[in-house]
Amino acid sequence: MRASVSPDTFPPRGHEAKRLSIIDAAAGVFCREGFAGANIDLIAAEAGVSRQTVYNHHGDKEKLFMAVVRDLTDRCNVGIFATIATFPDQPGDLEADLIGFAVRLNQNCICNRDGKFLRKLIQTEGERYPELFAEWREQGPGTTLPAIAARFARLAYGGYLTIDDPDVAARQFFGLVNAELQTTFMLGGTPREDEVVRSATNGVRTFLRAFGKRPSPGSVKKHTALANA
Amino acid sequence: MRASVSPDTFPPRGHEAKRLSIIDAAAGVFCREGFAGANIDLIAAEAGVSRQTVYNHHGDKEKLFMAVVRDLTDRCNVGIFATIATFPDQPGDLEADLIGFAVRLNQNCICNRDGKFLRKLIQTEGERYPELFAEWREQGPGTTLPAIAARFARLAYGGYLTIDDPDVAARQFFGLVNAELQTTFMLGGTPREDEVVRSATNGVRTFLRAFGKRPSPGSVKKHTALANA
DNA sequence: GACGATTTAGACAAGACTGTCTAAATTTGT
DNA sequence: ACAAATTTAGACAGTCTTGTCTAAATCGTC
Repeated sequence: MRASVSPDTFPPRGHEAKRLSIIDAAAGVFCREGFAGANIDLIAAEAGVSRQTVYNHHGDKEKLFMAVVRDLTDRCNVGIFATIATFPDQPGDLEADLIGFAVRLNQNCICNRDGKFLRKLIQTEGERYPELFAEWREQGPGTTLPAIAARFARLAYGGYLTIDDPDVAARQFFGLVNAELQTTFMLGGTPREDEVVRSATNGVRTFLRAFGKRPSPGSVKKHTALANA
Repeated sequence: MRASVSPDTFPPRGHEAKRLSIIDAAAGVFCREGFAGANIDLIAAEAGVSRQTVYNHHGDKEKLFMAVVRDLTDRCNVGIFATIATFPDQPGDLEADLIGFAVRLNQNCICNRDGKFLRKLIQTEGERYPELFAEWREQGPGTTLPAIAARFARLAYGGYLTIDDPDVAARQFFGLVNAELQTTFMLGGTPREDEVVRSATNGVRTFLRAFGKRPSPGSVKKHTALANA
């Protein structure tokens, strides 16, 4: 929007840097204290900036909050799609590959600073800003889950998995892979790497017990066996 | 608990009723507005009580908050253990019985008013009151998950399931059964009953594909089969 | 009906916070 | 080095909130 032939003459250099620094500090304070408890003086101090500069950049506590959520959503989406691009489409060792994918997803998008902050802000203030979080819902789960479901469908089509509904399978994949991190997430903590790996390993094993091809290679029998057990 | 013979003359009747009414109103306001944003005048108004009465009963905004969390934790635990008692130890139709159990657990303990409020308060303020929420962690997941794990171990011992680690299985059961409710939970919403039933149905089906005995009926073989698959 | 305890309404002081304003200091591009 | 833009520190009014206090009203029980 700030177009110019010569480089951005208006906000030369430190301008954008300060904007980012304010956003980052605000994210931390909003998460720790909640919207109502967040203190603009504190945000300014943590950003290493005067209070007036905060107002110059974002005008308003509410506008600042919106900017924080939008920034976090964008950053997380970038990370998630970059990670989805590493989904094992033609797996060598399916179990190991899916575990690696799950660990990457958790470490790069969910357990990192941005992911943790965005999750907390959504949980905390989601009901207060319906449109803002409807936007997140569309660009977040509404986009990433179908993308992952498509990858699972591809694995099923390639004969690696037996899946009825790829969308359900994608959601269950997340549920399984994060099953052992729920309590930590609830309390706002960050799981250690070995906890992430263990949860992912157990989750993927169970996932493959449910959806993996049975050892017998030729048998392509469908899942009608347990229908009315 | 409330003895009738020469009833407690101290708080005759309306006293305890007002205490509860305050706790309930405070729970709602704390959830909506967060601790910092919660307004004691508003709590008093929603409780149908004067502000001074709130202070008479609970003394302090922070003490009031603690009382709310403790009350919610107790109530939820009662509900959870009552529901765990309905776990299908000797199932007729294992799939249907587990689905029923999962739906009961969700509707009576997680999606109801108390469960929703407690979850939100833990997410929102958990980091600010470590001891309080350590207490919740012990009495909540720390107690209920082993209890459910024990039930799954019993089903495995009875030959209904093939489970390596009952604790992992219990956590994965939760993850699967709630897999399709995560987004709704994130935003503080309450899923409709049919959504709960669908998520539970899909979750239990996948759970049984992973842990259910293979169709062969008479086989009571122990769980050594898939040990190192 | 009377008595003791509880509740109520309202006033109140003390403190905190937001958002604005101003003038000085600093940075940035030329 | 100069000029324009940006940043800073501090003061400021206005509002809101908490927690206390007091005197009147209400409730429950005998």
